[in-house]
Amino acid sequence: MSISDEIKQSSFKNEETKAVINLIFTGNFLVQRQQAFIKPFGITMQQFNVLRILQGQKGQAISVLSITERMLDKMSNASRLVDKLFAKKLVSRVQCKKDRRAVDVYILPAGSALIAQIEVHLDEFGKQISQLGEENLKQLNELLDQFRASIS
Amino acid sequence: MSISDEIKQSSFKNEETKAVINLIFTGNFLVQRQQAFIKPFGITMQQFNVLRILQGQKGQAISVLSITERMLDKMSNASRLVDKLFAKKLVSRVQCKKDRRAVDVYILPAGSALIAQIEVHLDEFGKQISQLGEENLKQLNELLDQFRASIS
DNA sequence: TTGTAATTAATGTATAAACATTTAATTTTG
DNA sequence: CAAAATTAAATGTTTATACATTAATTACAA
Repeated sequence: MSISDEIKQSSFKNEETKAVINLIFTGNFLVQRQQAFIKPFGITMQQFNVLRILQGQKGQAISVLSITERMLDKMSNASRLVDKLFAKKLVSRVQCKKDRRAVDVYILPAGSALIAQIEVHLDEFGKQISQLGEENLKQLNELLDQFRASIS
Repeated sequence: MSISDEIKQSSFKNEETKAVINLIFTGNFLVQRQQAFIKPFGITMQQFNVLRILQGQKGQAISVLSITERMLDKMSNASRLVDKLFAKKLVSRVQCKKDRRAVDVYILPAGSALIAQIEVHLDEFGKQISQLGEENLKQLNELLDQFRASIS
């Protein structure tokens, strides 16, 4: 389904406007799909992303600020997200010894287990996308990077 | 800046995962940029989108449900968004005579004026993107449509 | 027709986001 | 060194979002 049909808009002012709308729409679409996958596991998309970031640290600690830098949505509050994960006993949190302002966050085994469980499901999701073909995907990734570069 | 650098993630599991993350990140990026543009005018991104939809009707009425169908984020509550725009006297709202369940929404001159004002600014935004070139943008739009199609 | 289902919009409500402010610790500067 | 500036995280608060439910109207089927 083309973006025109998706939002029932027959024409766009120009190709740039169409691309902007198409990108926002596709991003929303993906967020919603992933949320539907993740929700049954009792965490939100954002919490899952934080968990993934921690998982990527392979046991090493990472500060709340570093988490923010790695997040897809920089505006959301990493401190509160960590708080939610802490309440669910998926991460642990200790004051950093080198810099007592900072807080070291670790993923707990329960968190790793949850990630693993969710990623099996997300892989199914990924397999659908791979129908698009490696070359197309690479091209898409390149265009997206160029696209942002043309703006920043 | 590549997506790897943006979120400080050196490698991705595969090209599909990278594309998904890149798309969500780019969508967020655009929403935030546009929000920064629009906010000084006293409305939110979502409210602006509803106004644009109404503007696209060229004076004709449109129901709340039809607005929802045309929105980028179907999950948000068109009824409440219309309410906000109504409070700002940018739209008017009357019960539909043919179907008294439905509500006809129109854009008011003040709403059209606001849209026009904002779009001048957004055009500047578009011009930056157009550096990417017509062909690249078309290719991007096509890939996005194919991408969603591979999932739905 | 008449009761049942479906549709349209509004509302209720719990949670999350956005953004500013605060608190504590560290760094810099005079 | 002490005061000012900066940084890291947490918190306060207003508004928005997600989702369920409700209320009113219309469509449909027995």
